[in-house]
Amino acid sequence: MRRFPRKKITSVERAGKHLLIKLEGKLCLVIHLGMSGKMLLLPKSSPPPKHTHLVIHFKEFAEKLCHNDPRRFGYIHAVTGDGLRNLDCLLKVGPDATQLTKKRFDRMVKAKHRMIKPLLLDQSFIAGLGNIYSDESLHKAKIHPRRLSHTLRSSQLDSLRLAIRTTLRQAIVAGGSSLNDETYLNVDGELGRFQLQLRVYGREGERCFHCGRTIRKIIVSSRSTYFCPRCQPAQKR
DNA sequence: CTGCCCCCCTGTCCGC
DNA sequence: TGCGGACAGGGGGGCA
Repeated sequence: MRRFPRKKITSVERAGKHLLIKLEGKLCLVIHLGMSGKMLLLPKSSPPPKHTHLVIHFKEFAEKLCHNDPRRFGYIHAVTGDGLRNLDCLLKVGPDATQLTKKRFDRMVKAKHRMIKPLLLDQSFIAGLGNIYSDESLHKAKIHPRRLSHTLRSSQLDSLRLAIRTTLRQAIVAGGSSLNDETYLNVDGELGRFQLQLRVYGREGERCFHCGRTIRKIIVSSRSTYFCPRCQPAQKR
């Protein structure tokens, strides 16, 4: 990793699942946390934890910011000048999941002939949704994860769009989802609380809070997928 | 275009 | 107590 000494951070932004730390002089760090990545503020004096790949030192704070990622599925790009606008991983970022308009979402989804869950996970289609929040959104909207996108009615698409927005908003308020292995921690090293509100994700064999039916787990496009067979029935054919 | 399979990597958990 | 296998919040690539 190159060194960018004595640069002031001018802004911190987000593009889908990418974190953008912009520095003076058209420098930018583009960070993706992958599955196990964390950004942790730690005391200057403490040794960086195992699997720390980048440390940002601050002149005026008592902490340093450590990027930690045991599985190394994440990455960091350091770009200069026009590099940011040409960065391949950013060019592929679709419209943000929290900013979807009814008109556009309808048009986008109906134009595809794909199962809805993998479509929601496709970051070039919609940016920001991962496995947990896709399942939660589909349950909230009462849509089966294998439902084909072009067969969804407009009313269902509106339910889904709002379910996505609500799910993400609630998850953010709750500080994110820290599952059993506590891989997710916020920048202060604290656990999230949204795992306590999950309605389907990770609840195989437990009862649906809405109808009481047993939550099932299936594999959809090689991702674990949780849903309620009664609330989210498969499409009749 | 879409789905399916494999890969990347480390840590944890479960059954034997 | 050890050991092998399955699995995990993501994403990319090859192939049918």
